[in-house]
Amino acid sequence: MVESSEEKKRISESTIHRLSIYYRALSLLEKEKHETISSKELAKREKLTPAQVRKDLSFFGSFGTRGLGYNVVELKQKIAGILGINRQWRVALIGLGNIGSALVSYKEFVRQGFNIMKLFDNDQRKIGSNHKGIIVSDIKNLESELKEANIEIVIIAVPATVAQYIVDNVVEAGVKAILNFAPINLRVPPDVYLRNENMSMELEYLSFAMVNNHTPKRVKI
Amino acid sequence: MVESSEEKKRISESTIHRLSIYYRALSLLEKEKHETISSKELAKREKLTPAQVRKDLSFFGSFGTRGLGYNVVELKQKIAGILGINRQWRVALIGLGNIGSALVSYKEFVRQGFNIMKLFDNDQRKIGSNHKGIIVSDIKNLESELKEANIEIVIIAVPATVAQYIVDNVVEAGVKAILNFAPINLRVPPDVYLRNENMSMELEYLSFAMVNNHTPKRVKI
DNA sequence: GAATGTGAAGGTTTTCACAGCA
DNA sequence: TGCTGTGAAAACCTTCACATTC
Repeated sequence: MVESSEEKKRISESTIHRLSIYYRALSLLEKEKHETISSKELAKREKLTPAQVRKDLSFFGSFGTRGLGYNVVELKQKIAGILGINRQWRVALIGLGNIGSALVSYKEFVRQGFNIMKLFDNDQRKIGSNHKGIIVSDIKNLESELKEANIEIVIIAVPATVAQYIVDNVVEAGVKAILNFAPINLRVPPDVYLRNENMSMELEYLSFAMVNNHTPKRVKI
Repeated sequence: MVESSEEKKRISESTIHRLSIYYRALSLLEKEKHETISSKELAKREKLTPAQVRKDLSFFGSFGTRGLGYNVVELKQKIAGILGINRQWRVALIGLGNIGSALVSYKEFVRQGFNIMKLFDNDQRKIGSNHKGIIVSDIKNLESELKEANIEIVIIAVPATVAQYIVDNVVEAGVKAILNFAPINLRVPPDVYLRNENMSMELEYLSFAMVNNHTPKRVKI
């Protein structure tokens, strides 16, 4: 059987993460009133190589002008389109402990179109209270309220011990994308996207680097 | 000039991150009273491959027993040693906004030996107040107090606009490891380790995955 | 002249597959 | 027999270098 005519290309996680980086850099450049930017300059700003920048972008099209570079506003919009952040996403956050409470007020999310519409907790003192304009819902009503509010992305900020149970319910409600802050490896069906945010990991990397005298990509052992 | 007799091996970032994952898995296994674990089982738990687990560990030594697997407690301790989390680290946190405040109470840090000893802010209402047993210091005294307290790692949780200025001071104080939560690319000298924690990035990945119907490592474009 | 877009080369990381050991 | 440890192969990612375009 022949592959369909739709082009298939492997896009690496690294490329996607760098697109996020380019997007942020371009936002800054826009504020600084730069009209165009070359791959060389952009690379320098973000400690990458010009070839890397051009290659990453080339997976998705030809956005530049030879001899000139990339139009800042235009490229920013193109990347927003690729990343899917040129639209609004309906997000729910579960767990209003330390991390959860901080995330409700995290302006970077809203700025990129990730709008927290629903909050859930199991603590009676929190349920019904108003957090940044959102009334906290009882976790007992999770499934029905997620469906009702058409939530597309769920952020998990509950203790590791209950995270799997909560996630099972979230999946049951038909949500296809989960960002997990609990330090545990969650099981989800193959059609659900799951990403983990592990804040200790980067500290452990620093610790490793210091103990081992790590020079990037090379270590004495 | 001949390379010194000390073995040099390239250890990838991915390997180090996976060591963090193994460590967490082993902590859980220890609680569950498992005495030994095979690379196969460990890989299955963390959605990796057995060969990957064995290769990662092999960079640092031979910790297993053929036919049997790895001793859970022993391997956990070995990895702690490799990552440098078999000791206590003296950490300072700068910026007591939403994120900073959440991190002060983040138990996962303490559990791994990252002890927040100092807090800094520029808000007069916060300076002098008590956060989880720590008196908040004035950012004005940053350099002297970092030195005085022998801080080894600094966590930056200030707005992006002032982050570079703060980091320059942190570097000046002789700190060699920085974990940055501000969404900006910071400049540090080559002998200072800097890691970034960008919480929007994973949401952007989810967004990308949904918009592009991304199947791991392969995307239709 | 300046900078993109891109095959090809070069490196790095992962997986394979099997010898070797408990 | 069961599972580790590891060279070798395969897959993947980054960099090079240059033809191409403005």
